[in-house]
Amino acid sequence: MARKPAVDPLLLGNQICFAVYSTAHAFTRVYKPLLDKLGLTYPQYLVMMVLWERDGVPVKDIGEKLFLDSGTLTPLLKRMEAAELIRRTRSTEDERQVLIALTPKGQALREKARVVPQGILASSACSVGELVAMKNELLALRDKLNAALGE
Amino acid sequence: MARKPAVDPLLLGNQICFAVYSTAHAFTRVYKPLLDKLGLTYPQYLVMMVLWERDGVPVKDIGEKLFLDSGTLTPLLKRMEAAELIRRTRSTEDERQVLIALTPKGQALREKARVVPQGILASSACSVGELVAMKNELLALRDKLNAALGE
DNA sequence: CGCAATTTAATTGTATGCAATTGATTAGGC
DNA sequence: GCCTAATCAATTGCATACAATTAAATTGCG
Repeated sequence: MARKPAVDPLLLGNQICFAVYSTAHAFTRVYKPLLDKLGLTYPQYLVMMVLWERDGVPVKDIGEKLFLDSGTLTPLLKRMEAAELIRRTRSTEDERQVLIALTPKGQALREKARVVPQGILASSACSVGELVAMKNELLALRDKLNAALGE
Repeated sequence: MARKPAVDPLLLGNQICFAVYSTAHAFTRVYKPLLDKLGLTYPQYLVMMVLWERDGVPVKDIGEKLFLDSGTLTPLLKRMEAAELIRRTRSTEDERQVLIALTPKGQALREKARVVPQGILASSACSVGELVAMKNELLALRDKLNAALGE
């Protein structure tokens, strides 16, 4: 009885992680020309989406939503403040917190950003249904990976 | 007739790219303790996998397989050379190329690396079949995104 | 109340990533 | 064969990421 040859798990082409990793980079490259028009990097765009959804939140909340820590966010937010997209102010209620709020310029950028998702969808050459299904599978995987970290 | 409310494409939770992006980071965190034992970072582990599959390749080939350019690879490979995992030598046939070859230490590391994929599989809490299916969908998406860049 | 433990940002140091440029080498057209 | 164009790695500059530490503020427990 011939057995199927075992697939070498150390081959690059067999690794789910590399598939995720290289797809993330491909997305970054596709986003770049679209975000250049807005003057944003991709992580900055993520911060803007958090703020467009809910304005005036502490750094910690942004970090939890994006899975980033203050070591990444502090300098990133300072650059966004220098670009006059956001304001950083110490909370008066809890002076440990720094609240991030959109400037009028930051709010206005939302309108210019509306075309971005369409551009991405076009480049993906996928149906919305396929993308939604893949997105949900990925989020489930991500949450299982993060859950495994806490053990 | 009530219409289904349009899903806002600017919401973080609706974006396939953020799902990919945050899953990539989750993988990095899961890999970290496993790769620390090998003295590798995740990108360095990717380079090792390329070399374990085919030794003595030019920097360009590694870059094409990993979608990384010399700006990333040159310093990364220098660190790996300092760690005595690889050697960097100018090709005599084409002196523009630098060939990357494993040292005995780099070759030996492959044995220690065999346990890594199992650890990842365990943390993913998924079946191999699910992961393979997701991997193939991601690679197809990645290739379509990269194809869209060339237009 | 008093003080130790916790929380929150900021800081420091190391390692990617990538755009743009440079320098050396090779290939190709005529 | 010559000279321009293309190729390849290295370099420079900027922007993430993250571990580890620090500093300030708050919580909570006795």
